[in-house]
This record gives sequence, C-alpha cells and structure tokens, in this order.
Amino acid sequence: MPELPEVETIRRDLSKLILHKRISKVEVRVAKIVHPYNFKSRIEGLSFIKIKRRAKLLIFELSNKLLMLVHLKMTGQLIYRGHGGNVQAVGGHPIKQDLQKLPNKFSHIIFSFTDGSHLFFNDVRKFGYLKIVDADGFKEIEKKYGIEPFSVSFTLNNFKKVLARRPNLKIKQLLMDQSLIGGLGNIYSDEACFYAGVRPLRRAGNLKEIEIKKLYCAILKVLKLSISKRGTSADDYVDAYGRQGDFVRFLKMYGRAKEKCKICDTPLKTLRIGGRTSNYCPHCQK
DNA sequence: TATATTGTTACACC
DNA sequence: TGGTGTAACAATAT
Repeated sequence: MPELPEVETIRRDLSKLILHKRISKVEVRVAKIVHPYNFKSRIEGLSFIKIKRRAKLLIFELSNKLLMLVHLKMTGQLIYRGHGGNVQAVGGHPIKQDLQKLPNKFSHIIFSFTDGSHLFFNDVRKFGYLKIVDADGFKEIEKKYGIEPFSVSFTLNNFKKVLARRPNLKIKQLLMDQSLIGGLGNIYSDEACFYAGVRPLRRAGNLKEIEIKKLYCAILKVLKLSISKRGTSADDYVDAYGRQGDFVRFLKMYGRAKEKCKICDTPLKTLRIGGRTSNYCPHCQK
C-alpha cells in the first residue's frame, strides 16, 4: 500500500531509468485502468521527460507536454525491466511468486522502449489507474489535494490552520484526508501519532499547542526517515529495484496489533477509525 | 464462502 | 448548506 515515501522512492528510481527513452509500444491488457480510451495512441512515439509527485500521485511529463498520471492505490506496482531481461525496478505491491516472470497475470499495462526495456504496470486489485491529462486537467485534479508535506506551504502555522478548520475530526482521519494533507495513509498516520504521543482518536480541535507542534514535527520526521529507508514493506510493497523497503523494521504501530509497545512494553490497543485499523500505545499516547 | 484490504466518493442525516 | 459519519466500491487472496 504505497504512501508518500514509497511513491517518492519509485519516483526517484524511475527517474534514473526511463527518462528520454522513446516509447515504441504500449499494450493495454485491461482497458478500464487507462483513460482516455485512446491512451495507447496518445503515448506511443513519445518519451517521459520528467517524473514528479503530488501526494501519492505520480506525474509523468511527456515529451509533448501532456501528463500521464499514475495512481497505484492499494496494490499497484511499476516494474522496470532492462533489455537484458533482469528486473531493475519495482514499485508498489510485490507479488512474491512470479516476480521475475514478466509480464505475469497481473501485468495490465506494458510500455516498451526502443532500447528493448519495458515498464510494467501490475495491479492485483485493478484499483490503480493511468490517466493522460493536459495542464488544465491536472489543475482540476490537483485542486482536491491538500498541503504537500515537503512543500514550503507545510509550515506549523498552516498545519494549525488545517486543524482549526476541522476541529471535530479525529486527528488520524485528518492526517489521512488527502484534501487536507497529501500523502499520508494508514501507516504513516499511525506512526506520526505515536511519535507525537497523541492518541489517534483525539479530536483535532482538542490538541494542545505543544501536541500540534509535536505532531507537525512527527509527520516530517517519519516521512523523511521512511524515504531514507526506501519505504515500508508491510506485506506487500517493494521498491523500484524489487527490494523490500527497510522502514518496516522501524514501524512502531502499524501492523503490530496484539503486540507490545517498543518503548514501554504496554500491549497496544487496536481500533477502527474511519473504517481503518489503527494501533496506538495507551501508555505513550495521551 | 465470508472477510479483510485502501483511497476515494456517494449519500444520508442533522 | 455544510459539516459529519457511514457505506459502498474496485478485485482478489486467504
């Protein structure tokens, strides 16, 4: 389940591998994943000149200035295979078996480059999408995204404003709401709450000044740390080189239901917030 | 076969 | 009207 650090890792890896290579062929095996209907003919013959990221969305800039947006959702992955046939880059949800065999039954979109290399979009669930838009179309889509954590607008003051805007929302839900802050999902919202010592079900409006500040720092810290470890491989994510991210070893909360707090040994509490499983330490988090 | 999974959206309610 | 909460949805593994 790629969130900001995983998507950023994929972006960095692919930026080293696919830019300026001519796309000789696009094979669309599952039509519903791409938009618009003539996706294939819009892309063939072009190349990617830059890859950007907004929240969990990848933005591939094409040589004719159109943009190809890629959202991996839960289980999408982008795998780059060099012309020798070796898997060079993966990003997203790994499929343990058949990883080396490409395309496999989850390979829904396949880009071929003129140098004989390939980029595979695989998705077990088929929730992800690839979409071509122009600059205006992207503006429309971008409207619904909140503050980008690594942008200049993510200041403590602006973070406070977001909380003030939705005082009744449970803090974890606020963190996960892409229209308020972009890029955090279930994993990093749990982790940020733990680092800040704040229980995930606290109401945004009830956080003390110091807690808001701690949470603000926690968000940046946990994201930066995870990016430096190439993301989290909880069950299912591998990085752009087919390796698991290392951050999973640093997880304090996510996926640790029924285990004990790494700091104080207190058994963690598990609950559902906004339909998502959440863990917190009743001793360390107030 | 029932359930869990996540980002996103639709919709009911006050 | 808008804030809020819940459910539905995509498709599959287990």
